[in-house]
Amino acid sequence: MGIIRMTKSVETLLNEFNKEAGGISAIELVKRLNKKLNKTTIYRVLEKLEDDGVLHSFLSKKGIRWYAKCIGCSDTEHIDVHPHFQCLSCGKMDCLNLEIQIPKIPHRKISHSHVLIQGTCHLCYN
Amino acid sequence: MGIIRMTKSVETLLNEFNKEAGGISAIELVKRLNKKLNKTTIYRVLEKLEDDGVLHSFLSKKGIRWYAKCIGCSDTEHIDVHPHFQCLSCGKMDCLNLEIQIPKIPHRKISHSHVLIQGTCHLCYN
DNA sequence: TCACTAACGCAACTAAGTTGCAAATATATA
DNA sequence: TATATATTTGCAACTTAGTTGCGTTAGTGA
Repeated sequence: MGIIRMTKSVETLLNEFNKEAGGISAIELVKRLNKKLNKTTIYRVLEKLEDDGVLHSFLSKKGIRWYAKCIGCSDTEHIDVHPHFQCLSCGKMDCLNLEIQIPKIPHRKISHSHVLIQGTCHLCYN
Repeated sequence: MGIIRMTKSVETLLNEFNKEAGGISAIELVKRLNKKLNKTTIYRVLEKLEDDGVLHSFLSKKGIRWYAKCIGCSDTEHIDVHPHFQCLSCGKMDCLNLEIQIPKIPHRKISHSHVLIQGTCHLCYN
């Protein structure tokens, strides 16, 4: 079940994602907003926004959770599937607008795939 | 720096990986071996075996760490790169012997890529 | 078999995220 | 506009996975 009330918390979090081009880690949000919002609230709102198809989450190589805006998803359908890129220089993660082909695998049924690419981002690269 | 001494701990852990076809999570090893080995030892030996190219680690969708045997790797070169498969029915993770093509991305340098595929494994599939 | 140093066990700690519950507040309805 | 009600929030306490420091134990080469 998704967002029902447009509260100050929801607004504050959505605002962070509108300011940012790439993803933001949950921890980073807790740090940034610790004067305004409780960490429990942050985790709970993020979860709801994900249920709603507003955000999607993904993990860094170290296993910490990042969130970014979804494009074209809803609470019934998550169509915005793409790889994520983690810069080994600045640490930021963002979404890549490209499709990775996953071949069929005999005797197995594929339902999801998650691709994390690591390297140097467009800002750190020269 | 890798394994220097062949201790009881190293032997015990390697033995677990010889019994198992797929991967084993660190947590699972701590549970299985809690009578024989301390969890600190387990985490430390796993890390060293990974440095040595004997094992490689990867994360489940929930961010917990799994290990599996490497094929053909050494402490200087990790050549055994492949996707991992997590069964949503039995929860097990294993290695897939196939190559996923990652396209070049303009203005970014790619150094590693990690692919996690979720679905139903060959044992649970019918 | 001795000395040296890697490896081990223990306890305490950390980081990230979760749970339960009472209080606050958004929203529909009267 | 006032009220009822269920959602949302904050707080504190907890959990889980993994890490650190340190004194003791035990492989290994000489």
